[in-house]
Amino acid sequence: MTIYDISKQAGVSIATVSRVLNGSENVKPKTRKKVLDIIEQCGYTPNVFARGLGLNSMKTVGILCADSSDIYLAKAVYHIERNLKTAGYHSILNCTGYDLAHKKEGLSLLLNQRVDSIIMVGSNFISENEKDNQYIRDAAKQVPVMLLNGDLDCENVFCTMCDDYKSMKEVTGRLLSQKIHDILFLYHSRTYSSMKKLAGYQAAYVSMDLPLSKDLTCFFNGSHEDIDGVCDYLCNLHDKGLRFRAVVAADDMLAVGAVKYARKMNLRIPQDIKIVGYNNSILSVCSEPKLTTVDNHLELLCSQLVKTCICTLGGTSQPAKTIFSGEIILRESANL
Amino acid sequence: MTIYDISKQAGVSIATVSRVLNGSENVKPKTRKKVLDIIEQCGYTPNVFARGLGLNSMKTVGILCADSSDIYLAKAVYHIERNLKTAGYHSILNCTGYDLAHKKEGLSLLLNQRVDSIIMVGSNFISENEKDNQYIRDAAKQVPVMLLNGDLDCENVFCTMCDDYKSMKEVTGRLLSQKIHDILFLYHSRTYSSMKKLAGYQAAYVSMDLPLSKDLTCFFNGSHEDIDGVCDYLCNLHDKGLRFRAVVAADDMLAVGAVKYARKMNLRIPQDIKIVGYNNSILSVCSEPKLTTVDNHLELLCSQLVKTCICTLGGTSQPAKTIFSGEIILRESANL
DNA sequence: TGGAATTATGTAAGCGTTTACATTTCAACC
DNA sequence: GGTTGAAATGTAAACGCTTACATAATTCCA
Repeated sequence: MTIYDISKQAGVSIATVSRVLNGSENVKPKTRKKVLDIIEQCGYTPNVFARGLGLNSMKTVGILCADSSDIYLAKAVYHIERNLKTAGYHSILNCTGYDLAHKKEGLSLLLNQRVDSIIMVGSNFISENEKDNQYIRDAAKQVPVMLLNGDLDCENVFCTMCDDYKSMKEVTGRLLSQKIHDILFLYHSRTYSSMKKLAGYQAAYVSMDLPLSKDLTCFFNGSHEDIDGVCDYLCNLHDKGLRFRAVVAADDMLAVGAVKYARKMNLRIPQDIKIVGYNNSILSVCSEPKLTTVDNHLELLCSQLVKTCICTLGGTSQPAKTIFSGEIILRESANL
Repeated sequence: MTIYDISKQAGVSIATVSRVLNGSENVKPKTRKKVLDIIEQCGYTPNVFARGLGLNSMKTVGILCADSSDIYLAKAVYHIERNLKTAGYHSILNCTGYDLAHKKEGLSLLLNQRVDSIIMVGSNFISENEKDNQYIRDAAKQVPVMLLNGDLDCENVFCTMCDDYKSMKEVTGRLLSQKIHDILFLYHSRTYSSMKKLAGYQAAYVSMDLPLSKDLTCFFNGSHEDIDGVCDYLCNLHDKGLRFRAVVAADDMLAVGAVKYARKMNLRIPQDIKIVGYNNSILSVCSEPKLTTVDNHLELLCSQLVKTCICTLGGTSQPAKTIFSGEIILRESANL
């Protein structure tokens, strides 16, 4: 069943059928109706491959994501896909894992698939090491690239992010104001986003003229789901003599690890130790006590990102960066 | 840059280039090398649209998922995508939500996209009401359909699932053996999988000749993330006089809700109340106490499902059903 | 060394659209 | 009724591959 069959049955040329299919203006209403009826009646659907070949596009966007099973990234992918679908685009998902080689590989698979645009979900796609961002710049020469929670100055790269620096500075500042000066900053990966959080944490100290201790900036080197590992890690630090009365974590999983640590050490939360998570994921309400955390309005970010993507594809020029503010969600693990 | 450019530069015909590209046997090694060198040198990549048009396939599989932000489904999507990629296939993701109309719509979008196969992730795609499964049967007339945790007898539909009936019967049976006869079964959606779990729960009572109370089969009607809602729901049941010394839940989120309920009611876990989750998600270790739960080897299921998919596409006949057994993970919320 | 069998390569016809350009139709006006 | 310009429709050439079939080159053996 092709456009020829339809054209024959409707007694018109294939061009007219094509015009009807593509909603061209210059078709007599009567003709349009006739064609549409036949199409309906035959259950004809255009061949997307042929259309892709003709238009050099299949209205498809590539979603690159290190690990779509991560709670936060999964939510992002979900919202992005839904927004793209609403705009009439398909989503090709490619989960790369966290190492550079696989990210490059995933990216080139998507580009070979001739997607109209690339969306990189998660700040882990951009690196502190500028050289390691070259692959993004290269991709941007072919298609517009959207970064969720990443920042890169480059033609044809569009960034949508939340101001993690600001949120973390605010959280840390509030704790400092409560005369809690020994705040442990717990992070997990050296992503753009983590680094911004760290910078915010440090800025809070600096702006209050308080000394920063390097020992309190702690990097957990383990899986994204290893709550027990985080707990052990903190116990270990404790054993080595490190003391702290608050933990600000780069994500909720780390914060839950801290909660487990506190329970193990018989510390009362929040009296003896305050714990703040990040992302306002389901973990923050699963936790006991529930986590005070930061919500960065992921759904909003995603809808903005897709809007930018679609407008760019439509030829409307878009701002290179859109920055949203997070919101502190007060729960039981810290009274800020 | 097309196959013509390459053929010209290599001094061969486009057919030969095509053969090299597709790994055909009948190419002289010397010729192959020459072509490959030129391709490499030019950085040529074949146009997938044209290839798709020629082959009527773009090596793409459609993944249909109600909600890929759900912890469990997200993991499934992740593993499926990775396995598909390894097999050389692309994944188009389509998140439909839970109502039938949107599922049908998502499915037809994927079919119009001419995917080679459809994978339905999650038992929510099949319904108790046989009529509502017709759309799957229709799809199966076009492409092979893979069901993860769903069961449907139909030509060209392949099911990969875990034996939830068995696992739930085992869990319930162990509790009954401990003389705990007032076990609340808590579920969340009337999916195939939930119904199997319920059947297993009931079977355990029956096989031990114990009376079943209808009141103890409880349906929570709320969002997939609403832990507090579950807690309230159970408190409400308690207020209405319902008593139970154990909860077996259809997923970990529900179980965490039960944990919250227990804490609110000052019930000790597991002394006063035993709680069993399902899925062995991160929630089960985030919870305090950690959940005893059922692991159904999702990664294995997914890899098997994709294997079945790829083999089917490759023309090798495959078993219509593959059933795995779950594993009970003992943690703190119940000593089984 | 000739010729059959085998292997390698080339030619050209699809695949099903879109769209520039050509042609026809038609309403409006003189 | 003839002219004109706009609107509607048609024709045919891309788009860049794959592949059946035709042809050329090579191998093998009598």
